[in-house]
Amino acid sequence: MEDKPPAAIGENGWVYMVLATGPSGDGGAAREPSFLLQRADATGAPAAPAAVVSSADLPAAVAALEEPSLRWVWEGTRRSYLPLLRAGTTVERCHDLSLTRELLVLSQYAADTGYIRALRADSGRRPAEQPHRDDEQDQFTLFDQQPPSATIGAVLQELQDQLAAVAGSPRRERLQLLVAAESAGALVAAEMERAGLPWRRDVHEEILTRLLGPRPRPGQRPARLDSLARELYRLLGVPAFNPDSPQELLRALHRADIEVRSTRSWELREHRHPAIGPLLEYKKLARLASANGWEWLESWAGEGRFRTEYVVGGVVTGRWASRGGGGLQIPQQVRDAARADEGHRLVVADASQLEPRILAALARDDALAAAARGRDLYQGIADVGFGGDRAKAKVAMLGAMYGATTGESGRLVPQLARTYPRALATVERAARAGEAGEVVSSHLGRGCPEPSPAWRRAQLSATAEEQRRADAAARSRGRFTRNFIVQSTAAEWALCWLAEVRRRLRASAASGTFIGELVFFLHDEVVLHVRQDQADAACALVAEAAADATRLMFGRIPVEFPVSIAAVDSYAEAK
DNA sequence: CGTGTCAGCGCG
DNA sequence: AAAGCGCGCTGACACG
Repeated sequence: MEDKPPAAIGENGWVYMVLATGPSGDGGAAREPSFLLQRADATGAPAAPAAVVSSADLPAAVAALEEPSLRWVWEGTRRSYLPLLRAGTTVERCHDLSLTRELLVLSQYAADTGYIRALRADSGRRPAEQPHRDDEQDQFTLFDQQPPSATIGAVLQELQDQLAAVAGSPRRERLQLLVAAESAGALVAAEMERAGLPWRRDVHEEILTRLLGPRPRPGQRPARLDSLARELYRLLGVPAFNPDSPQELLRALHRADIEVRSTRSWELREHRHPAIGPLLEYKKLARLASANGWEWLESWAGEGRFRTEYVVGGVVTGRWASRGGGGLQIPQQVRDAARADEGHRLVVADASQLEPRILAALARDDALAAAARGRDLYQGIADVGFGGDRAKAKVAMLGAMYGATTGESGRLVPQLARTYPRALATVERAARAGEAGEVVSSHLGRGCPEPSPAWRRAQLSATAEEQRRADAAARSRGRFTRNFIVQSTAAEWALCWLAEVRRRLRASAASGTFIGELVFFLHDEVVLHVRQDQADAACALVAEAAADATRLMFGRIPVEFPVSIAAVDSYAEAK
């Protein structure tokens, strides 16, 4: 069944080059740190004497050793690779020890080795997260990212242990691909952080001024918000209050006989009162001013590029998180400020309805695959079972993947189950497993976390009230695991896509045609900044990479994963 | 004074 | 139209 061609980013036969901190570390010495470069074979066994290189010489040494069949091995990609990038050195592939460790500790596909058992025993005792160090360090200390005690021997040993845990896996191909894709993603993340999303300060400022008025003095409310606030006082018939305070706002609404339980926009929208319109506008604009206003612009995008730190594997499902600037939450309101440079274009591509297509592939649901054959999966579903009502079909599908139980969404799910029993059975099975305290897995073997000891204890509780709460917690975990199998596999598809886009961009550059670079990634969407005369080539490349991702993940299956691709000047023009 | 939590809302 | 998954960030607010 799995007659896949060799997995381009997950295949065998690599040699490794370990980059570790050198022997200088005697603790706080003022000496320039040095580094060890140790070649190792496909099992991680050392294959040559280690070379010692100074920090200043490292980028050149890495560039000189780089070759197509080599994976660079380091503890953390961002810390090791960003300084190399700043020096103009890139590498084709790597093996990120830290990311691989996090994958293996939760993966049901990892071989049952001593290393894996020790990791799991340790993760029970380990505090959840090491505190994040703000890096205002210089280049030298940025290189110095290994744990102080990690000798080259220990790093080599862990590499061997990780490779053995993958090689001995009952699903070796899948796990290999997952490990390779995760590390490839880490390279992309560092490169995108360095590149940044092209950002026009003047365009952003024009948007802010148009919507909010001129930039206010620090601590002052923008003019437009100020006038909306005064209008609210008048319409609600209450003296001045702070609309930014949920408590004060709630009290003001109640005094005007608007009986809301919260100040959420969706609840406000259900009421008819002259103040509701201006209040919703106030909330929208206040959000813009605080989250993506002038201060945000100066802090994160002032120099012509928006830069955020991507946290690879930062979400349990394998999605990326971000740190700084709300990197993955750029609102539509300001996306027009993301503009291609002169002589360039942005190529914006997103995978259409990725998650339901992933579900079709996971469940081998031929009926759902058939509905997915067209460009618009939801319309395909609607035409079969929902009288052509696309909105209903979409709500039903999302409800099935999220575990909706009430409302219209919950009501429509059974209708979906009649047409796509295999797909629904797949998410139901994941939900039941989660409720029972079991773990579930993505297609390539990313495991979801175990329930906490407190969760397990609560399931055995005695009193009726405790039992009720435990049942609610069980259902909550069921919704999590139900969604996990879909979201995590979708994240894997996107990671393979991203890695293939990068591989093709590099191959093209190596053969003399520089097309452009990846500059942004958002779960199921990529943005490239490309030379204007290469825009068509870039679009084709992105489409081919999507086909590669599907083949890498699932081999030959009847499910299509179309991507919509546009070459534009402004990010706002796309979709 | 700083730190942690909550409400709310942005993104997928 | 509804409130089901995953995140990060802000201002308000409570607390030490």
